[in-house]
Amino acid sequence: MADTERFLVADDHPMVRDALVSALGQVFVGAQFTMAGTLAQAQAALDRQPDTDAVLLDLDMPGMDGLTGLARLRSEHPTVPIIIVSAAREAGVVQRAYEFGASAYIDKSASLEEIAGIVRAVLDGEIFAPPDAVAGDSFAQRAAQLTPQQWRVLALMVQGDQNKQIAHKLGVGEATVKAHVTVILRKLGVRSRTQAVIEARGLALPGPETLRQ
Amino acid sequence: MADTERFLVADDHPMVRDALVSALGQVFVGAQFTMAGTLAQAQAALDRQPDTDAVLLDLDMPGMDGLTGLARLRSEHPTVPIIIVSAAREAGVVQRAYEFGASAYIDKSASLEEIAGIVRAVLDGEIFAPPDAVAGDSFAQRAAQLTPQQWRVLALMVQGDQNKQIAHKLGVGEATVKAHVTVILRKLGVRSRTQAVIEARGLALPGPETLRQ
DNA sequence: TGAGACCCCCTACCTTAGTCGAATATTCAT
DNA sequence: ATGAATATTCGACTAAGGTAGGGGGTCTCA
Repeated sequence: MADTERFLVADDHPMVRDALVSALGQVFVGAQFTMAGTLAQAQAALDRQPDTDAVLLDLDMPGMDGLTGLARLRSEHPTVPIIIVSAAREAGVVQRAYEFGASAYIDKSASLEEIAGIVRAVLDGEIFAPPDAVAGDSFAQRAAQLTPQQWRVLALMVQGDQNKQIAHKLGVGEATVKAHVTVILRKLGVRSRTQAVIEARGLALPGPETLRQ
Repeated sequence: MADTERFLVADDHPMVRDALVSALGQVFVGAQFTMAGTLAQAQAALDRQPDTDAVLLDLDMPGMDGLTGLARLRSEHPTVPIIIVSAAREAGVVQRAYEFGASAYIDKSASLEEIAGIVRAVLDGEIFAPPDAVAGDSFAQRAAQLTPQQWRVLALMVQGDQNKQIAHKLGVGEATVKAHVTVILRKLGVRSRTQAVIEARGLALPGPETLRQ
């Protein structure tokens, strides 16, 4: 199977799809490409051709629901390497993508040469477990250490309530709320209420950015 | 001004950027193109060439924070038409983009011919105010009253910076930042920094849920 | 019965956030 | 150019956020 590679390119943007195909076509001469614009199409394509060599998968595709789609593809076709192509630069997303079994992660801002190189490496079996990746300190992990009461406080913080209002709603003193907030900030590894709220809301919505500094 | 159009193409993906430029280059022969990969670069380019005919702006670019970046560009260069090029399909985003002064909205899945046609229409002044059925006091409407400096402050607030850091980054005193924050809170109709950040981030991520447990 | 974890409450103190009034630039229409 | 309106800036003051340390109550597990 030297020069008959079979790729599945799953991305809902025709521009991106064509660019990826043309880039890979120059490196992998004679390769076969299948297109998919939705998760359903990608699944159907894999069902038809289970011997696909690699999938280039966009995370922001209809039906994906973030990383959920990746997990579903993996569970039904565990042997096919999946290469994530995404615009998200967020470290958490990358890490979780690996946790869900992605073989590589390509930023959309990468050059076409880089992309081809990564794909080649995956086909050669070079990239599997990323160097560090696993078991880092994700926000979700840190947040799991909160006690029930601290979760309630955080939930109200996220709604924009201030300590006095939180104290009233929970039926405790404001000093108590402050104590909880202090612990929450420490457990989350942030330095202000605003940062805690930003990260907590980012948990629900796998949005574009996070940034610390 | 027949054949000397000046475009600013702001997108962090080289692939998309090149595709846009080559598409427009065939229709607008002899046009000048400036590239930008970040919001800061786009702003610098507009500062250098305020007579740019149109900006093609990607919403998912570093430093944009969703629609925040659009609002900042508009507030500093109100006369330059901005054409949004985005992958987001949500209707809410499109509408708010218009509320913030975008001249047109192009989905990335549009064909290159469509794109060129829309750009042509904008240059001809055909597309300006979309059926500006603004009505109710949306957050976007309130936010549009912010001055350029206030936008800069808000953008840093949204990243979790505190007043001291904002002051340093903008090269002003902390007291000044506090004064700006006060005005921002009043214009936005909120009572605390946290609430302002929550609403401003809702601009970027129009997600439905909030995950409570 | 003790050790440990969670929760609640408090005082005292420091840091950050936010308000008010006012002075100095900048913009803009006339 | 000139006066009005607004932006930007700042210092001083008040309010809220956050920390350190202590005390006490409940529950669980060994």
